[in-house]
Parts: sequence; C-alpha cells; structure tokens
Amino acid sequence: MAAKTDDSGPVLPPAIESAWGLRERPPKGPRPGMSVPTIVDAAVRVADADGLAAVSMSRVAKELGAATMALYRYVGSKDELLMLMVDTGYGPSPGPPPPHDDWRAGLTRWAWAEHDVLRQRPWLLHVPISGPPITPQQLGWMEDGLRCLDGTTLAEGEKMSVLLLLTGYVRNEATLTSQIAEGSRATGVEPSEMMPAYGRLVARLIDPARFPALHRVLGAGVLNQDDDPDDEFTFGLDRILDGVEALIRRRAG
Amino acid sequence: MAAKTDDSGPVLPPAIESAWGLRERPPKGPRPGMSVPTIVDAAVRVADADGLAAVSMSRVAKELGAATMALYRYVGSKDELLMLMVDTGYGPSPGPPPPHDDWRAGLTRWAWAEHDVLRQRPWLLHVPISGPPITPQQLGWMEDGLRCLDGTTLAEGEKMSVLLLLTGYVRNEATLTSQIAEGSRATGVEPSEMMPAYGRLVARLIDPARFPALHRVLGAGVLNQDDDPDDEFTFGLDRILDGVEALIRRRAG
DNA sequence: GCATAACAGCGTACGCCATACGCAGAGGAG
DNA sequence: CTCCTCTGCGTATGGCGTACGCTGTTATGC
Repeated sequence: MAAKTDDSGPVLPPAIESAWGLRERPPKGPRPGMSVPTIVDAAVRVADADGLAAVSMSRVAKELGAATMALYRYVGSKDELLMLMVDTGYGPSPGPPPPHDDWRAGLTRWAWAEHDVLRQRPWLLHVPISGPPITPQQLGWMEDGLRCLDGTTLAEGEKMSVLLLLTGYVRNEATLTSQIAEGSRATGVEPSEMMPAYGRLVARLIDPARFPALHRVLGAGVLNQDDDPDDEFTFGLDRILDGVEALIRRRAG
Repeated sequence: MAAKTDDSGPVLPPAIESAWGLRERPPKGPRPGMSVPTIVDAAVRVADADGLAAVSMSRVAKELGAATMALYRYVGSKDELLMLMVDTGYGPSPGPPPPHDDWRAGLTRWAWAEHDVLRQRPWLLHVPISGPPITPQQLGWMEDGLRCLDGTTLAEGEKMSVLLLLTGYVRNEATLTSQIAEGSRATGVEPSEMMPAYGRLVARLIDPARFPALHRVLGAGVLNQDDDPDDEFTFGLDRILDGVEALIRRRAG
C-alpha cells in the first residue's frame, strides 16, 4: 500500500515550521504576548550590539521585558533560536541576477552580497552550523545563486558544488578579516598594526633555517603593507571563478 | 638609542612560549607532577573519544587523575589549552614536497594531508579560531605549503593568498561532510540516507514556482545518489587549482 | 642544618549558563 | 458555568570556567 502522504519524513521543529507559515495558532488559551519573530529580532539586536557570546536566553528575555523561561514557549531550544537568528540575520536574498548578466557577473554579485552581510553581522560566522539550510531565506539565497548558473551547461550537481565552493570561500574570507578586527578590539592594537605585529612576532619565533619559505615571505613585507581587505577578497574570488570558467568551457566543449 | 632586544612586541602566553622551547624551568619548588604536553595529550584523547564538547577542564583533569584547578598551573585558560590542542591535533606537517613534484602535485598532496587530519579529528573544526597561527606545527604546515609554490613566479603575497584559499576550502569541505556524519549519529539515520532525506524535506517545503532552480536541482536527484565524498572534495580542489594555474600562467606571461 | 621563599596541588566559592518541571491564571468551547 | 488548554514564569538542577587562598614540598642562602 502506498502511504497517504510523505509527511512521515524528517520532523521539523515547530518554530521552523512556523517560519514557513505552516503552523496555525490554536484557538484556545490566553493570547500570546510575544511571537517567534519578536524573540528572534530581540536576539539579533543583542548579537548586533554585543556579539553572539552575549546572546543568552536570559539576556534576550531581558531585552523583551519577559522572564527567561517564557521564551521556551516559542522556541524549543537555544540552538533553534540560533538557527532562526541566522535566517533573519542573513536577511532576504539579493534577488535573481539582472537579466543580461552572464553567470560570472551574477555570481560575483551574489558573493559580494554575502560578503556584505557578513561584514555587517560578523556574529553570523560564530553560529555553529549544524546542518544544511532549511529556513526560507537561506534557501532563497541558494535559489538566487543557482539561477546565476541557469544559462550554463553545467550539470545540476556541479552547479550545487560551485555554490558550495563559493559560499565557503566567502565565509572563510570573512572569518579571517573579522578575526583581525576582533583581535584588534581585544588587544587595543590599531587594526592596521595587527598584521605587522603578527609578522614581527612570527619573525621572532621562527628559525630561518627551518622555515626558509616563511622567512622569505616575512622578509618581503607581505604582512606589513595593509592592503584593502576588499582586494584580498577579490583576489580569491577571481581565482575561484577562473576555475569555474575553465570547467564551463570544458563542458561547453 | 636602539632597544636591546625587540622582545617588547606582542606577548605570548607562557604555555605557548614553552611549546617553542623558550621557557626554562625555574629551579625552586616541588617537582611538577605533570607537564603542558601531558595535559594537552589528555585533552586530545578526550576530544578524540567524545568530541570537543566533552573537553572541560574537570574532564581533562579526571583523565589525568588530578584536580581541576591543578591544570591552571600549566595553562593560563581553557582557550590556551584549545590552541595547544589544535597544534598537537594537526600533528607534524606533511613535509616538504617531493623534489620532482610540480606546484600542483605538491599542493594537492598538501591539501589532502589536511583533509586526512580533519577526517581523523573532526573536532578540530569546532575549535573557535581566534587568530592567525602562532604555534610551531601550525607554522610548519604553512612553511610546507609555501615551499610547494617555490618554483612559481607568484609574488610572495600571492603565495600566501593561495594557501589561505586552499586551507579555507579544505576546512569548509571537511565541515560539511562531518556535519552529515554528526547529524546521522544524532538522528540515527543512515549516513547514506542523510542527504536524500534532506532533499525530500526541502522538496516538501518549497513552492516550485518561487524556487524553480532549486526545484530543478532536487528533481535531478542531485542529493539522492550518494557520491563518494572524496570525489566531491577532488572536484572543488581541482576548480581552485585550475584558478591558481590560470594566475600562474598569466604571471609567467 | 636550618630558615626562607618560590612553587605545585587543589578545595572552596562565585557567577553564569541552558533548561526540566510544575504551578497560577487567562480565556475560548461546550 | 465548567472545563481544558495554553501562556507566563518561579524554582531548582547540574554543568561550566576560573579567582583566591591554603597546605605542603623543595632547592637555595645563611
């Protein structure tokens, strides 16, 4: 016999289902004083102001003038709240690529959009990711990325791999630059002096005979000039897109 | 006047300095019952067995038959212990590239070496990275990576960028596959059924009219076939190295 | 040989965290 | 009017990192 529906699949936490607009409010009982979006917005506000480490259930509750345990009527756990924070933290996807952009321009725009979000909200990088995206806006980003590759001859699986490659790069690059900013704030050193100081430290530690290549890099003053971090981002992005281009050309034969 | 030494630079935690063999043991007082490497090894053992979340100061102390607070005579904080765990967790670098390998073969070997380490010790991915590498073995990895690019015409800064790009990719890919493994362990689902289950879930959630590209990808069964994750890794790696190759060719002009 | 001072080990205590549980009251449904 | 469900939340538990200070050990200076 065939099953009636395929709903027996993986179960979604209630708060996530409501993010997809699936849950209707039960008619009984007192009217709720808050809502999932209210809570998530408050949590995002806390993270924006004081970083992800400041986001505790009690702190979010204080932000709302409520008691800590009241939140658990709306979200099942802190992890669930974090997942929802990521969804609203990323915000709406950048939209489909402009009609006459080729895939490369489209993906560049897409990557820069994520880049900008992560520069605005570095705490997104500290949220431990526990699985593939299942929230509406996250999947919206995916959709818009896939559309950039619509006109190409890549296989569907390859399109997916390319997006994974790109988003991984963007996150990685953002992590590195945000570490510099955070380290600078923690130690009181000027952001522009952060990498040079690191260079001097490493130069003091290493033996040039055992680390010749590293010593040469330091000698070239690589860490001394403070490049525009956006140039660094563009460099890696272009390397990856060059690699994708090589693949597309090969597939197009 | 010139300063006597340049030691006035950034201060290194004592435990890290001892990892570089800089600290000598003071002559007075009772003989230490443990040592920094003993503690770090115990912590790595705990992480190997039960994951990074199980690594608490008290758990590590129990592993050594000592009291929790005894550890603080050797490491300044848990964060310091984590940094040392990363150093010994990665282990010694894969060594300089074989003499007749070109840069591409060398970097491929280098990337696979990190890949293998991260497959063996997925907890390394969960350690919050707080700055650029300053421990001996970490810098050893960097050195070996740089040597792979020795024969090329890339600028020193470009070599560094390429390594950053690569290691970021390796870590990202490892994160994704380890998430599947962890999710499978947490939910009891077969690892090979993890992605198909995810595909069915997304298919149930999205409206094909609003997510046409995503719907097409799912329809193509991209998530259904369980590819060898090593193939996926190779795919992205080759894309990146293709991009690097394009750059090297342009620089060689 | 003895006093001294540095140091190892660690017991206690503090403040913070996530969250299980159960109670009080609100407010539609019958 | 009664019941039953749902909201808000107070209390309590068990974990965490770690500051502080005590006890006992040990090599050195006298």
